[in-house]
Amino acid sequence: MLGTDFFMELSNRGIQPSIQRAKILEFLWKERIHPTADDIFDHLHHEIPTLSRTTVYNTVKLFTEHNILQPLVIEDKEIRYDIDTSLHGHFKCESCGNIFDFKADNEGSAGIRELEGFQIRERHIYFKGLCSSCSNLK
Amino acid sequence: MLGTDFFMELSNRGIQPSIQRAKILEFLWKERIHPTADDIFDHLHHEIPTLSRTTVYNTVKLFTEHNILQPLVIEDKEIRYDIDTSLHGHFKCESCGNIFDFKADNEGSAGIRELEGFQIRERHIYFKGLCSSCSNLK
DNA sequence: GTAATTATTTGTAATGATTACACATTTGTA
DNA sequence: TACAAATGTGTAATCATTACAAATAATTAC
Repeated sequence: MLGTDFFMELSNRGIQPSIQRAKILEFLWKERIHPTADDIFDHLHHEIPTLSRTTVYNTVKLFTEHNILQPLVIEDKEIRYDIDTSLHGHFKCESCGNIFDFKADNEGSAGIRELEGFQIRERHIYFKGLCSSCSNLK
Repeated sequence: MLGTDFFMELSNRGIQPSIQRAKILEFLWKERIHPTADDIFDHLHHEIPTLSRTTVYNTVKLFTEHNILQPLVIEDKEIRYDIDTSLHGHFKCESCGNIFDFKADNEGSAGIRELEGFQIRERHIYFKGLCSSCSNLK
């Protein structure tokens, strides 16, 4: 997905393109900040003054169904969206609120005795604490 | 914490005991079902007809501050509470909704290059999918 | 190319778990 | 027993998300 043809990219993924969808995809792709639906709205409604919050919610739902996005539930009352759908961990800094990705050695399902016979569909790993910048400020 | 003296147990943990607090602790201790605040309320308001939802919310907050409970954020719109505050994983079955504990080999903070200099305060691991019972029903 | 059909977007209203708050009740203490 | 502090209660507010119906845009059939 290089360049700026997010329209094309949507088509390729079997999604009917629209300006709203392309802009939302572009934002997610370029700024990899695990935004909430509201973050997306706040950022784009200058560019698309008619944009509706509902459209953002509809779109992230659509993208999630097409596996373009992975919803992150770390805090109650905010769903964040990660355009990297691969398995990795997330660290949320309790001070600055930023989210950092980290490689999670996926021990996988194998070896977990309690989950024998279970079908695992999603794996989530998240840590909380202070990022290094915020640690140093203390 | 054996027997039924949850009053005593609260005192030992530096919490002023009350009937409400003792009953909530008892419920959490005996039924290890990772309930929501509402689950706790639903179960106890027969026994304590005057029980208020707010009391349940206040109490789980208090218990959390005293490290008696660990809040689990797995789905948006529901905070569940686990009386086992040790590090372990949670599996939520998407069919029956039950939550299962599993041992999570804590690779710990060590070895995660991206988190060097970070202060990790909480680790959460949760999976979703179908438990073995629900898998077999298909 | 135009009309008809379908998909997408929009704005407002509803939802529902959690929190705020003010008042009532209970408990501990002098 | 009386007073002060802590705890519990019920109602109202909050706020992210969802439901829904009307408006707009895009696609298809002719």
